[in-house]
Amino acid sequence: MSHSPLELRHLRTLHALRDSGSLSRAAQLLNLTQSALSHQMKGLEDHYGGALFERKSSPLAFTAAGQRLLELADALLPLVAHAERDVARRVQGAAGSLRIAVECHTCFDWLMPAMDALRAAWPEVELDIVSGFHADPVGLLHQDRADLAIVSEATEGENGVSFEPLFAFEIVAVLPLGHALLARPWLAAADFAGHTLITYPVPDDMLDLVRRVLRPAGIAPARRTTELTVAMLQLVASGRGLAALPLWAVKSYLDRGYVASQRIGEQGLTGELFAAVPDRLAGRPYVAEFLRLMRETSLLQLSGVRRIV
Amino acid sequence: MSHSPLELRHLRTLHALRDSGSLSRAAQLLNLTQSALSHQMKGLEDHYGGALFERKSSPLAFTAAGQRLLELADALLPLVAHAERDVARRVQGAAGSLRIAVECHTCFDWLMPAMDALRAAWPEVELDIVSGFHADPVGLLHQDRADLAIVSEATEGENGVSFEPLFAFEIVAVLPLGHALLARPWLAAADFAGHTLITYPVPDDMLDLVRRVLRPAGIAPARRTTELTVAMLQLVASGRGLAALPLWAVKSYLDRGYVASQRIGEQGLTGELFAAVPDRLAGRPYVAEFLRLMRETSLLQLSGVRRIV
DNA sequence: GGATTTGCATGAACCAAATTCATGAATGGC
DNA sequence: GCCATTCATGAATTTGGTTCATGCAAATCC
Repeated sequence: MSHSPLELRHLRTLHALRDSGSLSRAAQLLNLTQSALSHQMKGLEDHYGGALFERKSSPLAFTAAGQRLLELADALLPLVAHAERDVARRVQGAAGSLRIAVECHTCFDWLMPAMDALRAAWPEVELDIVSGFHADPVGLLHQDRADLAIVSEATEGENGVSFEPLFAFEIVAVLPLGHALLARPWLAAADFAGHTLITYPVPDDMLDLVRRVLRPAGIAPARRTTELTVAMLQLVASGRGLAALPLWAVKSYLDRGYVASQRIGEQGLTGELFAAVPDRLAGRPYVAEFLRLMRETSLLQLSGVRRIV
Repeated sequence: MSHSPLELRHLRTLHALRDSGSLSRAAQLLNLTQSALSHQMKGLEDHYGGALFERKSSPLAFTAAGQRLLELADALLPLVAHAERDVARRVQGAAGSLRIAVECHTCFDWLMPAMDALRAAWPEVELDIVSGFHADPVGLLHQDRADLAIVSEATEGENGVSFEPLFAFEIVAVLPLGHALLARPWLAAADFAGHTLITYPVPDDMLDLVRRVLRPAGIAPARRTTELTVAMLQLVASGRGLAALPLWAVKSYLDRGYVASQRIGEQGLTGELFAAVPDRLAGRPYVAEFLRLMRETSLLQLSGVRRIV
């Protein structure tokens, strides 16, 4: 097998492994496959000639050797993060700035914690949200009016912009309790006909339900818009219409029995989010760190969120 | 270019870079090519978007950013070394042992310092030299009577043993001052005919001069053997014959004008040393560390020693 | 008690990164 | 000027890390 010496990569994996308690979840944190981590850890284990953790328990338990390496990770990774900050400061003189363009209303739920975490780690990076919603967030990157855009589709081949996968999640239909459609195993496009669809006030292109389900089926239900998620749910609960929202955004309302949810399509409707980054910024340490933080906070804090495959 | 994040490999390179003062010497310390290090550092530099050191000066000077990374290396590498020791101890329970078989008399000059350094870093590893000289040191590995053998030829394809290159050096002919052969630009095999050859008391196979120069030419000069290098040089100085020794082993005597030296063959005769390691031990941290130490002490302390290409 | 789901391992295929190879340009000594 | 040394560079190559496609084992569900 591989006889590679210890690298920081291994320590980052061990760290994620403890945070998440399982190989597959750790893989999502690191934006790798479970297989990759299995191989990687096996490589490290037969580099040292012994096991680093027990896989038979959940959350998995580290051996003495594994714990020692975790100690090392705990000691090293903060030093590395700190040094990278210092290096960046010395190389580029002044602080960098990171203007973020967001097209998705619900994103603030996880974006704010991620931004807070970045502020803590990189105080000198000036963080901003480009105010207002824009039809073409990627365009803002080209005009140098933003440095990073959160988008729901990776339009590959864009000239100077690359798309970094953030996470995937299920979009569910939200219905009032006891609604007739809840009897179905799942909802087809046709089931939305005749109901009012409650959405955020954004172009159709930005609504996954419209773009990927209703429009292909030629269905255009009545619409009603509002800015706030709570307001949407209130309208649904009072029987004024249906909504389609990320599962994690409505999870707490579902648990409290305020509204009900239903799968869209036989396999469910999966939404995805990407960060669009101009090449001039790609790989900048604080940008890489922010990508990591966005993945981490969303995967750890939102329910039913998974890695984009 | 490559946008790989910082890894320990980079820190090890920076460390070697400071120790040696130049890319090419650092490459030898790490057993890599100069080109590899040039690419590696370029990669790191455009990861951070700025230079890490000035290449125009000797020894090369680090920029502020480079110095900060060196600080990081200084903080991290000892922690890593220490942790690896602990892990090895926890994994294999008791201490490891390292029994070294040596076929070359002069090797003790650099082997002892390397062993001392390993003892300092891995106190619990039991270090031994397998006493006496053996016709087939690699055989000792198979019989599990030794864990590592220093040999002058890498006989690839050996079943369970791999050969790690240590270093290369020039073997020169040693002659009394004012000897007639010193007038030649270099010595051919025929020039040894009619002279007594003074060697260590070992089989012909282990003498590079015999194996690679004299025997192919069908020349078998008279022989006289002795155990000690000084004794050999004394015999040479007093006109009893010629010897062939590593340049670094006789360098101090040459500098003091005690004997003279002459190149063997038009291109000189290059000797090489390898460490033969059984697969069961390959990659063990303390073995890897010992390989590193042997390369380091020899390259830094012996003159005219270079990496095996 | 099947049946389904979840988590990990494994080997092959694939792909990217790291290294080497071959070479050229620049520098410093003699 | 010429030789030796050092580093950079681009292409070829090797290495090894990741993914893909599976299988298996253990837990969870009707």
